[in-house]
Amino acid sequence: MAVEYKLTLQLPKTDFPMKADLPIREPKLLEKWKAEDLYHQILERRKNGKPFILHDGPPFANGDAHMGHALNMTLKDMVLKSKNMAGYRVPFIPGWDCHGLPIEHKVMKELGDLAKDPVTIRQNCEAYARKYIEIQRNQFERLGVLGEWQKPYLTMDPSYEADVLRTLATIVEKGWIYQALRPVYWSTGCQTALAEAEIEYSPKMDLSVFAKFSVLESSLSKLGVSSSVSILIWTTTPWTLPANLGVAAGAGIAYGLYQQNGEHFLAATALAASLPGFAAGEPIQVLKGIDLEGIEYQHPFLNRQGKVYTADFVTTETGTGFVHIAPGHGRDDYQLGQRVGLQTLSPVDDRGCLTEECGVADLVGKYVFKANPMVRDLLRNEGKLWAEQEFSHDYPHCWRSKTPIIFRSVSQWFIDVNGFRAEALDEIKNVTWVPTWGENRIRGAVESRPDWCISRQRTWGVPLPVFYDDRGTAVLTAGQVRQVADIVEEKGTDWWFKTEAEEIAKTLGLPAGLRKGLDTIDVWIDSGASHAAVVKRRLSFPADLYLEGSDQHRGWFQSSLLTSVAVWGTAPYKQVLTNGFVVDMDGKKLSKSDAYKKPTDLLSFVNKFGADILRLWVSSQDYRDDVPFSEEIFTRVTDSYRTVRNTVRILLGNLSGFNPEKGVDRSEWSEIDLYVEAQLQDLIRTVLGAYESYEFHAVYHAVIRFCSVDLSAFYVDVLKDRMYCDAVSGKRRLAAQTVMYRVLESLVRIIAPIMPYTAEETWLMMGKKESIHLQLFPEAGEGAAHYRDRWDRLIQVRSLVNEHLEKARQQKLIGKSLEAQVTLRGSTFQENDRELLQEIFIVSQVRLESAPTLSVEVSPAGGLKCVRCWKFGEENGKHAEHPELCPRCTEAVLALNPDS
RNA sequence: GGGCCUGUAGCUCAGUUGGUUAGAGCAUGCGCUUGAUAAGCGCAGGGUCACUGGUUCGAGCCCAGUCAGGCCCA
Repeated sequence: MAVEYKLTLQLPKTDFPMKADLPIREPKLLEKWKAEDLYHQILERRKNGKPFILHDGPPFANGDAHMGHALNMTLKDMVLKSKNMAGYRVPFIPGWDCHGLPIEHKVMKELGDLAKDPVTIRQNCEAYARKYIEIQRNQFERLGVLGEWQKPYLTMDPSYEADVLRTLATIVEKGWIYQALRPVYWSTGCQTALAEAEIEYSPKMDLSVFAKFSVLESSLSKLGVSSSVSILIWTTTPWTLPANLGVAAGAGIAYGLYQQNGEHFLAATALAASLPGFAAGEPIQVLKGIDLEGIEYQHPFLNRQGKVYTADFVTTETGTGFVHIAPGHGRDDYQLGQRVGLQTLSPVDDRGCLTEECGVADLVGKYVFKANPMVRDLLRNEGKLWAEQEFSHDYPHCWRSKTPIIFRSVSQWFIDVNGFRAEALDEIKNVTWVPTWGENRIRGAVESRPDWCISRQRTWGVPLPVFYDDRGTAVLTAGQVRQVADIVEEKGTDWWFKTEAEEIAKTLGLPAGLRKGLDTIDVWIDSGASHAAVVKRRLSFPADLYLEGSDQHRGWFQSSLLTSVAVWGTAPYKQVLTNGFVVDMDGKKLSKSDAYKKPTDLLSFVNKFGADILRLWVSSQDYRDDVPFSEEIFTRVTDSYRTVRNTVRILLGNLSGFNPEKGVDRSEWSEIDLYVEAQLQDLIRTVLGAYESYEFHAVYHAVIRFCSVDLSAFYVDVLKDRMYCDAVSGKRRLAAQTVMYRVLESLVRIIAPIMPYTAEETWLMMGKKESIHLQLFPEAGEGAAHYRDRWDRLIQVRSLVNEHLEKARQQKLIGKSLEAQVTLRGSTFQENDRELLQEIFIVSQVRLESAPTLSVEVSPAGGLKCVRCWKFGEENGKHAEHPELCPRCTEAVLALNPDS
């Protein structure tokens, strides 16, 4: 009998599967979106909307997308999708950074000795970049990111390169470009400058010397001695001594004046005793480095005088406490030289051989490492050699030719940042930085940055279109750069590399006999100029938002700001949002983590969990800080996903057979319906606000809480009786369906930016014809504030009743709550609240009694159990034909079979 | 070494201008249900608010220092 009655129930029914199978289901939806060209459909739908421009920072076209990319790209897409649903027109043009050393490096390794011709190298680099663009494009699309994937911007597109050159032209025009000598790592084997990434350290034997620099007589008085004194210096690169232009001492370091074998010499007190051949004992006098400043000395073998300067890079770890300064051959040396106005002397040619400028005829043409013993001999002959030592150290070598590298000055091009630094700092104030400390960060970077070295002795990049005459004088004008830009726009930058200098010069109307420069432009100019090549050309300037990792304050945010201020006089963005880095559970970066030795690539996680899980993970985190990543966190997120999915599923199940057009008017809703609908409005308000301020984790928490607390544990649970047992088209049941439909419609829209696939799956399951992503967010109506007092009391008393039901359950007095009768004493509720209370307690009977204090009593429900709805009641079983049913179920069953 | 930032239950997050016994969801444990069932419901346990010191009648919140971690420099 009971089995038959079960068939008269309206149990939830849906084809929406409990098991998500995201790795299988998502690709099918993605195919559908692509086939429908959903992205352009959305743009068309929003064509009258206010534009919102999120400008994509180009990732480097190298390697697979990893969790860091996943974090950033997902955040971008959540911004895009939420802005779209808020009614904005949101074009998105993804981009890639294509030029640069890492790719050139990889290609050179693959090519080996074939890597001679620039054009060959460049073609291989391009192929390499295109390969990874294709890979990353598929990986990003798989995340559910919608955008102009078929027409992304590539920094190697000729049109892009042309705009990089035009940006440069404007800076040339404003006079903010200059050329200067600066020391760089130089491979004598490859005859090229190297970047740090191209250097390998390996052990090398070298000759080090201790040399005596005689203090000039004019300076002796400073030391308070009359006889001759030498400053002792130690160097591991004797060949740089011909380029010596000064000596550095540490301002706070103590130096002793010692006497040995009738000679006076100066050395740091902390090091003197460890000097080879030291036998002087205690110093005659001790001076601070600061007191030695300005002392002049005679170069040991050249007719040249130098001075002592103080510098903070001097230490007393090794040597003598004095550092010989050759501004053309060391970074510290160069900076000191710049500070005190020394020449950048670098008497070494491309092959690493000393030039005439070195001032010693015998050394000219000698390879620097061969010159070391010769310099030692020179010192000895001049009586300036204190000691020599063979020693082994880790020394930088060229990754390719394996020859030891040297520091050598070559001519480089710089942007004079001081020309517009103040303007840039002003513009920083006009930008909204999220989090706010980003402003300090970039201000610090812009304030402290030296002039921008934009030339690279590389091949894979945009050429610096400069010419040199036979005296080495540079020819670089804005007009010439613009002409090159126009040609490059048509022919690409290979043109510069494969065309003879003479022909280019002729084309540009320059005189004959010029040599073309072979430097490329720093890739930070490439990507930094995207405001010109992309935002201005294809979007709308300035962009509303840039969103990248916090390392970009010194990187792309800065290069974009500087080039934009230099060219347009304004910042390229209105707002800048940053995300932290992906770290492991202990807060350590993944590369240092024990748990994640290997890079965690995006696709393996998407294929294992699904894009929506990955995205839900992103949304669950406060990305402004570092974002922890672990299996456990993913498991937790998967649990949350199930909460949402099952909630959606039960709503769909309860809506089986519901026609939304035949919903019930609000005036007929029950108090519970009204309350839940009002809770929904509160949720919508909270969520829209959170999206507005990009606080996706607030959306996540609000949605999960709503699903599990308001819907699953309350509304859906309480309404089971109504949904399953009431007559199919009873008013109460239809009212509930009306509310559930509205809740679901809103809920799906709200989660769509975070879980685009699951939202779409649900939306289509609701019978909707067009994509969820074409929809707008729901508008927040009146919330639950006006129910607040009453419902606070209802929820509170429900919780109290649950405690007592649990106690009764532990005492085996009842099993499920419908087996109970609840007596509520001393509450403020009235007789006409009884039915509501019984419903929300999910019990069979509620009795209200007055009493001075609030108390709850639970007892087994009285009367017969209705076999259909399982509720107990004294009125049950009164109907002759249905002696096991309650009156309500009798009515419901009779309504099904009017004939019987 | 310097600049910027972070540290609240196992996990993810709340925590108003300092003000009762620091909250939520998930996870865990125990029970119920078997009409959301590879589901659902209830109850319970769980925190030295990184640490130390200070200001205050009162500090998770303000100040100083320490430790741990991150990004960027050197």
